[in-house]
Amino acid sequence: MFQIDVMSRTSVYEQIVEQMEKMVLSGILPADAKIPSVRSLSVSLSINPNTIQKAYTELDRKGLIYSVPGKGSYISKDAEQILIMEKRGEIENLKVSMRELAMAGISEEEMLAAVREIYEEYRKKAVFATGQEDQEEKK
Amino acid sequence: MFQIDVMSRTSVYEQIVEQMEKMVLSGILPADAKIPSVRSLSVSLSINPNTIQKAYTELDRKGLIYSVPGKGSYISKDAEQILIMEKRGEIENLKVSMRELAMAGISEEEMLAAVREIYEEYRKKAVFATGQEDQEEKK
Amino acid sequence: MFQIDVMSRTSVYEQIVEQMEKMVLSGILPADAKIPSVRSLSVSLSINPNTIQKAYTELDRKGLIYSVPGKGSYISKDAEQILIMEKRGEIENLKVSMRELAMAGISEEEMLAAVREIYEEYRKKAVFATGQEDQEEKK
Amino acid sequence: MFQIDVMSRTSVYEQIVEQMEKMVLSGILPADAKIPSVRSLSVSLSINPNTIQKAYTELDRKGLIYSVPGKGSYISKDAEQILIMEKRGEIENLKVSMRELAMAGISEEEMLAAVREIYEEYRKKAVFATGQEDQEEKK
DNA sequence: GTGGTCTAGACCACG
DNA sequence: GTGGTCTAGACCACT
Repeated sequence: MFQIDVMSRTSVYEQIVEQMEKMVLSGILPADAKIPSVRSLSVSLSINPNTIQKAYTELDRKGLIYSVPGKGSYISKDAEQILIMEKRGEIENLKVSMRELAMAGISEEEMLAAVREIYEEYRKKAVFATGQEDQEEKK
Repeated sequence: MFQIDVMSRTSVYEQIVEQMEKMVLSGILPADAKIPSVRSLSVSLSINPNTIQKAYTELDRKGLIYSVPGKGSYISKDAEQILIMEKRGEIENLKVSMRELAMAGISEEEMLAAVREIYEEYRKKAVFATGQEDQEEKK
Repeated sequence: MFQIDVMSRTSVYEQIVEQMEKMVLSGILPADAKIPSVRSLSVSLSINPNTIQKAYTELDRKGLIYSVPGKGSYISKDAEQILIMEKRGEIENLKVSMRELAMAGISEEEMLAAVREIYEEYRKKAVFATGQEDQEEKK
Repeated sequence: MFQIDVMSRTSVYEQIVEQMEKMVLSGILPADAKIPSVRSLSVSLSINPNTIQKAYTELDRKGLIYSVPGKGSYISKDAEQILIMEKRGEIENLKVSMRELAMAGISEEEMLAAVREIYEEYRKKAVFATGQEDQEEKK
């Protein structure tokens, strides 16, 4: 479920946070879905429970999950919406990166091609998600 | 010359490296240009000399500057080319970011508009740089 | 009858205790009133019987309810008096909170207005309770 | 400097956070004041460094302090303002407590007297703070 | 020396 | 079993 690289420059707990966020955005983890317990994830990833706890605390703080002591942790109702808002604000970061690449001589055509490639690739994946959207309608 | 933010999450020495790289790419620092000595930069930024030294060591390691003992440090001949190659490799990072934004519902039109905006803005600035280098004509 | 929020930071059994206490103070549950059995409350709130039991044990310990084996649980005679005493002791806690707000620049006028607002609002509600008890006249 | 009660129901790291907040609101810790290092506070309070770290992380997250790795931690510029806003929002919590006390038979006169007592006591303390406000003017 | 992260092992209250 | 907190001890990058 999670792919952790302990040698990465980004810390382990951040990797967990990021991957959980991706699962929410991709629809793998819908609202109120139960996520693995701190202990179970700890053993399955061979990572100390405290590190998992730190990741979950961060996710809770951001309002993406809610943890019920004695019961477990769950995806919050507006987790997806929060992430969408957050990502929308990150367009500015993207622009900063693009400016640097422009300065390094990457042409506009090259950049536009990259964008189109991404969305082409994304549209193909979206076909699989269609079935999930039907599940949404049932609720 | 340098703008250092000690409260930033990126370390001070990395900020120096990044800003030096930007000056090279933007043509402010051409090949063989003399850069400030460790000592003078240390006092003008009120930053520990060890931190400046670490930045210069990193720049040297990447082949962007060379030091002449007793004289000072200078931008190396291939500095610009090295950075261009490095940035070219960073297109992949950009794509990763774009995929995340696509997943968060940012439309292709919005993304393409952002790219065009960057280059429009860049072309205006490039007018000033024309005298220094003909990078713009190569495209 | 009870409103339980599993996402709340206060534990489920504490929420039950608090709401039961409020019902006693507001006169909804007078002395010797029968309260729901552990089992029935468990199913109606879909909460683990152990949790309900814990709440009832706590209420019993404080002398607010008494249980007749084989019959059920009832509000004790001194329940209201016990709670009044307990709340009276909590004035000190309130003062601590008020000191913090004073330190944060909340003016005396603002605070006095809040108090008056509370009692104004309370007097209106008290009209409905008049038939049940003459608590209001005692003041 | 800090008074920690390990037997308290509120966790150690929260006690540190709360007391730090009080010191900011009372003017003991002005903007940019250096606060004790994680390690030094750890030894002076005989509390594990991780616990102190957790408190500092929380304070950083709230924007009350900023931590510079390798240098130390400092009170942020708008720490006081953030706390004032936070406390202002807590008036509602106070009202909830007051409603409970009203329900328990605490009279309006008693409550108003408590408020006046708090502010009387607060005005006396304010005399000492006057000298500190003069220091503010120098900046 | 400083903040930040991680592991290992333990305890608690809660369900 | 669950989440939450704490201790003890360690490593890392940075100043």
